[in-house]
Order: sequence, then structure tokens, then C-alpha cells
Amino acid sequence: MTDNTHPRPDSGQHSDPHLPTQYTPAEVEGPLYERWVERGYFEADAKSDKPPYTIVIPPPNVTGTLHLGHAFQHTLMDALTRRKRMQGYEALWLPGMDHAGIATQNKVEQQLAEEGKSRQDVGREEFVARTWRWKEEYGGRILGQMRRLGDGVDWSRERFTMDEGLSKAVQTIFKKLYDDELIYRAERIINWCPRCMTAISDIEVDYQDDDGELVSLRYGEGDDTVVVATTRVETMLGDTAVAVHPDDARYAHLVGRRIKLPLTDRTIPVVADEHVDPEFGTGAVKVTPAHDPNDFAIGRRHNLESLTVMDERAVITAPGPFQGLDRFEARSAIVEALREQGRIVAEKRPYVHSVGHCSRCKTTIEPRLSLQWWVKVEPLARAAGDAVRDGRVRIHPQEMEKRYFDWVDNMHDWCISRQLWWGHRIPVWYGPNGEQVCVGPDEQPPPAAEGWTQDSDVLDTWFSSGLWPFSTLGWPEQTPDLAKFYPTDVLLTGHDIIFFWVARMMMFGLYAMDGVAPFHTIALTGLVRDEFGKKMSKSNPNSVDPLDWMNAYGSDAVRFTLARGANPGADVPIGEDWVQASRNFANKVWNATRFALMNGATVEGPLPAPEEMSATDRWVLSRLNTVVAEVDAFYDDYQFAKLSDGLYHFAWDEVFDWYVELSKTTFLKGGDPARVSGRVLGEVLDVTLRLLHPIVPFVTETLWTTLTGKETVVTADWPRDSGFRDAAAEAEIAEVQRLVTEVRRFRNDQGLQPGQRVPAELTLAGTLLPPHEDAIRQLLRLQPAGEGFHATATLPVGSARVALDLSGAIDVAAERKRLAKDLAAAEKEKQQAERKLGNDSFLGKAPEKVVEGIRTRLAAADEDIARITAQLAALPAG
RNA sequence: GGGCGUGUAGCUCAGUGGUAGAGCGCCGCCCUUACAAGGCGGAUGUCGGCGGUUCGAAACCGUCCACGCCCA
Repeated sequence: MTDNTHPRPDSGQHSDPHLPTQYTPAEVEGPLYERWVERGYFEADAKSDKPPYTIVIPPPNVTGTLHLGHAFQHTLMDALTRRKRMQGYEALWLPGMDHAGIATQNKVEQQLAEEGKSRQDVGREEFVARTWRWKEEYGGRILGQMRRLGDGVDWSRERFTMDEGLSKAVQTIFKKLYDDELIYRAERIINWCPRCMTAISDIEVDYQDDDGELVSLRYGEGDDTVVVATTRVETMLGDTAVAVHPDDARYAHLVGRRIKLPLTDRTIPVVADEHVDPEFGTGAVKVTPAHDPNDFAIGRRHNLESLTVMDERAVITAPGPFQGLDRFEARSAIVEALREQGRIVAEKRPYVHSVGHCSRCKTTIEPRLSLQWWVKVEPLARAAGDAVRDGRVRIHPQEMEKRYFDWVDNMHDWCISRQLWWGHRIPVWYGPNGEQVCVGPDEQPPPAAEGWTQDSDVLDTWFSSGLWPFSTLGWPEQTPDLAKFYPTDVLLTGHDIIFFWVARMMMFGLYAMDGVAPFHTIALTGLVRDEFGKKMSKSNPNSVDPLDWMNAYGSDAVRFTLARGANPGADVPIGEDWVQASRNFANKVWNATRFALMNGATVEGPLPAPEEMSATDRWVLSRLNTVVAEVDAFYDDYQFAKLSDGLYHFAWDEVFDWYVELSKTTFLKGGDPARVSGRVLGEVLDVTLRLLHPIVPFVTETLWTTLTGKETVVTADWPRDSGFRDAAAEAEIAEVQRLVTEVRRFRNDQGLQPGQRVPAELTLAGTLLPPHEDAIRQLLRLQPAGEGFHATATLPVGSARVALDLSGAIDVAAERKRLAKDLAAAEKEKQQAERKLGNDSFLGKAPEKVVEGIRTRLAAADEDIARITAQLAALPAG
């Protein structure tokens, strides 16, 4: 097609204003991102005088890939940091990953298994070396995907929890906690995964309702019997008591006596314990201290023996016929054996009950008594709670505070040792005579030659993730980065992660950094869901790879959709239709900019003075500045949905649909008014593109650099509200819009084709409308009333009258129907207003402003009724 | 069992006391020289039920129903 774009004077390296009719993100996104990184826009300078703004990324798992949840949170973090960078802050968004102990070890073990080997076969040293190789080769796919998304992170500061520096941070804080007696070693019941063969923390256990069995067993002989029920029959081999409530008369005679434990040659005591619920089941419970956390507590209260009857693979070790059986095989075998002895009193099958599973491999958790390292969390958790309670740290949205408090105020001691090889090895050495030494980062371990050995376990991955907000900045060294960028500003993550990162970062940050919290704001998001509000999960077919959508519609489209759905704390539904809609929006912005460039839009020179501008110009600038203020307020309140939606509607509904359309006649005519509007349109686009940039960085970069000829929008100034407002211009344009909309409706009802020109006489009374006559005629496709003009319809709209010659009979029925409908609406409105104004209580109690509003509505309704009635009367009969 | 939350147009969601909104979808007309990934116009709601407070309730209170999440 014709190319009537204007060449741009002195516009630097982006002087070519050729823009195709469609935006093709795939062509521009990759190169743009590489350029941003090459030019170092995202690299923060610790020596800068600018105020710092810091976000550390909640470290994704080294084995992970980008899912929509990441895309969502990254979009928001990117928007926050990009805006602050534009506002003149030294903005740092620091990327990295955690080493994901169990998940990564599993990957490498799988690899080994394919070679028919186990990690024991290759040995610890070789295994760890292999894991590093795995990390280099396969780990961190997500980092590349973050580039596709456009994440403006500082790659020069990328960190990994197993890095030397971060490992030193781990050892430093371990030693400090150890010396402060906040770390200790103890034998307790922990969650054990028999497949991963390690302890896992409470929050790594997923509970789900499973079909199991509830079997009631009779213990004891003769009169001294008691019935207990269990879903884990196999644990009876490790029973060391039966417990009943002390007030339970049914069992009073048994308390203190010993009864026979079936299938064994042991007798066990019957103990009275307050915590037994006499209402539940038979009121008597079996007690297996080594294999159940509640039973362990009972065992401690009554000095019971803890008898471990399974090994770390959950294979029965108790001597006898069941030895060597897996726990589930043993369960069936023991039920059968008891049945033969007539000890099964009742069986319920299936019995649905809650069962814990390893969140990594789904294996059923086996509670297990073992010797582990623990963090004494009480003082740390109290400090973490207080920081929020006293307002030093704010949680967005505030409703989420309660969940945070529930957690930190009731936190159990944290089991931090893992029976893995991939991770930070516990810096404790054991001596030949039972000594125990914790070694700090700059200390020499005691000599192996004298019989000292290091603890073989590693630390929970979150032990290092908890240090992330300061270990990534160089701590324990007092680095310039640490001085400049700590504390960070915002931690943005999903509300499901409060317990994983948020609480731990708070505890360690306050502890290690002299009571300075790691961030002042915790912004919590919801989860991403599909377009029907269903949870997305890998096992569901509704799971979407965000890369697919980015490839099809562009990263901006995915980002805009996610940002526009981001209501504070609420879940975000996303569907392909909505991503398409966002793509369409990007394309719309693209084409509007294209139009602007073809019509002399410019950012050169100062804005014209208000008196040089048309009301249309003043209106759009008034609206623009209002929007700037609103967007800022929404940003400061983490209202991403509102700011995105606000920009969408301002750009499309106001600028593109009205300002551009109203200005077309001005541009066609040329001259000074066209130059003025060209400058105004340039200004509006310049500011709007800058406002949009943090959410949709790619398309705005392409368009803004073309529009302005400048190098990049990434480091452009963030728009500021100039304070310019023009209520009169806003009212004037509203009047124009009303007239245009009304006549468009009429044309439509009359079945006129949109492009069809109609001779018309415009009577524009007052001062508001006359300046817009050309624009109104253009928008409504009205021709001047020439010779032989004969008005067949006259529309009164406010102070204006539009007489149209439809060259023949108009569709009276359609018009009558329309008018009748409008009349009914006006009459209803009148009735409602009159009822209110006739109510003395309303007049007496409602604020004057509201009463005045109703009076205005009544007057408007009266006016409408008069107008419509007159129109109806003027219509030719049937 | 305890706690929190949600219920508004076909779908997904905004809307914290004063005329019910958006996006997508739907219906009709149109390739009007930036854009059919578009333009113009239109239809659509007992604001979960009941009761209360109030001049006035989608909003506040009570209660019931349904669903969701967290914790035990």
C-alpha cells in the first residue's frame, strides 16, 4: 500500500518510521532483550547516588521450568523494578536459583539408575561432582525462559545457593545459631520419606484423603482385654503401651497393669493419659512411640520404650515372621495372622482418611524416630511476628497477615538436617570420644587423623533460601552491595509460599542483620488458574506452558493478561482468549502509533500553550494527567489489575476511539491546528507508552524509540502528573460524544450503512459544539445540506438539532420503537426521582449533594420526556 | 473439627451506603484511506436465600445455603 509516513528529522538510529500494519512480537522480542542486557540497563551500581530499590527474586528451583505462576509473579516484580528504574532509583532485581536438594538429587539418581547404578555405587564425592555437572548441563532452564519473558534482572549478580559465597553465609549463620544455642541435635519423630530416604519438613508433606482400612484389634487375654483401632496395623509390632483416658471407667481396672501384645512375646502396660479422647472409637489407643508423633509424646510422658520396627526403606526389622517385609506387605500379613488368632474385632474398608505424602515423590510418609538437627525457632519466629505486628513490615493485602501470624506464632522447631548428599554439609565434627565441634567458615576442622569425622547430613535447602535477601548481596562480608541494597524493598510471592520463604527470610534476616527486616513489604499474590477458575496442575490437562502462548501471541500479551488479572491476593484466571485480547491491544497501540507517525505526531519542542490548543487537545491532556496520577497511586498500592485496566481503557476508549477520531479532520486540514494536535498526540503517546512500558516492555520499546528517536524507554523518565486539568474541556467533549453517539444510534436503527453519507443540517447552539462541527460531520458521515434538502427526521440532542435527509421514508416503526423505549426509561427515572424527592426523611437526612443530584436527574428526565414526546408527535402516522 | 475467604451479565471478575460495571462471549450492520488482531450499534442481571439496620443496601449486621482455601 501507499507509504505516506513522514520522515523524522534528526531522530538518531531509529529514524526509520516504517511500521507494518501488524505487530509481530516474535521478530522484535529476542533482539530487544539481548540489546537491553548488552547495554547494561538492568545492572545496578552500588556506587550510585540514586536511592536504591531492591527486589531479590524468590529463588526458583534449579530443576524447574517456567510455569504461569512464575510468569505472573515475574511480570509484577519486573513492573515494579522497571517503574522504579524510570523514576530514578538505582533499581536492582537480583536473579538466581536454589539448589533444591531433594529434587536435584533425584534427577541425578535417575540418571544413575539408567546406568544401573546407585549413588552408593559411585560414592559421595563422585556423586556431588556429577550433580554439579548435571546443574551445568540441564539446570536453570528457567533462566533462559525468564529472558523470553523480558525479566529486567541484573544478570551480573546472578546467584546460586551453592555458590561459594552463599555457602559461606550458610556456614556462618549455622555457627552463630549453634553458638547461641538456637541449633541443637535431638532424637524426635520426623517425616521420613522411605523413597528419598531422608527427613523432610512438615511443609514438604502433602496430605490427601486416601482409601485405607481401619482395623480394630483385641489386645490382652481373658478378662484383661482392650480393643484398639488402627489404620497402620504393621506398627503394632512396635507398640509399647495402650493408653486410655484417666477418667474412663471402662478401663479403670486395667490402668497400671500389663497386657499381652499379640504376635509377640511382649506384654505392654496400660497407661492413663489426658490426651486420649474417650469418645473416639473404643476410647483406647495403641501407643507406638517410635512410629507416630502423638504416640511419641505419650511415650515421653510415661517413660515408655521407643521400639523401632522398620528400617529407612520402611521394611520391617522386628525379628519374627514379618521381618524383611515391606510395610504394606506386612500390613496384610499381620492382619491375616491376627485374624487367625481371632483378634480382629472389626474391619472397615475402604476407610477414607488423611495420609501424608512426600511432596517430591508422592511416597507415603513414614513417621520415624531419628536423630536430627533442629532450629529452635521460638525467639526467631517471635521476632518475625513482631516485625509485622509493629508495622516495620507490611503484608499486602492485609488480610493475609492472619495467616502469617498463625504460622510464625505456632511454629514447631525446624528439622534442618537431610540425609542427602547434594546440599550444604552440616559443619559439625564428631570426635573419637563423643566430642562435638561446630566449625565456622574461617576455622580449620579438627584432624581426621585423630578420628574426627564430619556429620554426613546436609542442610534443608530453605536454610540457605532463608538467607537469600542478604547472602546474595555478599553477606557475611560487608560488601558495597550489602550496604547499598539491604534491606531490600519488596518480597513478592504467592500466598502459598508464606511458610516456605517469607517466614524463613524474615527470621534469618532479623537475626543476622541486627534486627533489620529483609524487606519492608511482603506482596502476596494468588495462584494462576485456568479460564474456568480451576487450579492448574501438571496432572491436569488444563496446564499451560507459558512459552507456547509467548510464542503465539508475544510475551507482552502474556504479561498484560497476567497483570490485568492481578487483584491483590486473589487468584488469577487466565485463558487463551484473554491472551489474544491482550495481543489485540498491543496491536491496537501499534497501529495508533503508526497513524500518529503518519500524521505528524511529534515529541519535539515544548507543548503548546493551552490557549493555542483546541478543546479536544486540552481534554485529552487533562485526562492524560489524571491517568498518570491514578496509575501512580495504583502502583504504590500494588493494584496491578486496576492500573493495567485503567491504561487499557484510557488508551483504547479515550485516545484511540475519540481523540484520534476527533482529530482526523484537524490533521487533514493541516496548518497550525494540525501542528498543535500533532504535538499533543505525540505527547499523549509518549506518556502512555512510558506508562505501559513496565507491563508490556517490548512493544512499548519498539514504538517509543520510533516515536521519539531516542535510545530506549527502559531508562526514560517515568511520567509525572503536570497538574494540568481542564474540566470545561472535559465537559465539552462529553457533549460532543453524547451527540455523536445519539446520532449513530439513530443511523443504526434506521438501517443506514456505516459508510453511507447523509445530507444533514446541523444546528449547534451555544458555544460548546460549534467548534467541533467538522469533526462531528466526519464521524457521523454527514454531508452538507445541498439543494433540494428535505429533512425527513430531526433529532434533538441537548442543545443541538440534527436534521437528516434520508431521501425517502424513514423506518417509522423502528424509530417509534426506539423512542418508546427511551420514553419508558425516562418516565421510570422521573418516577424514581419524584418518589425520593417526595420523601421527607430523604430530604431531611440525605446530604445536600445527593438531594441535588436527584433534582438534576429529575430535570433531565423531564427534558427527555418532553423531547421524546415531541419527536413521537412529529413522526408520520404508522 | 477450627480459622479465613468467596457467591454480581453465558464465562472470568471489578465495584466497602446515594442512577448496576469491565474483559471475553453473544446479536446486527460495515473491509469508513492506523488497525477485520478492526469500526459502529445492540441485548443481557430477583447483585446466593431469608431477616434486620438505614431516608436509601450489591455494599453494613444476623442467619441459612453453596463453593473454595488454610490449619488440625
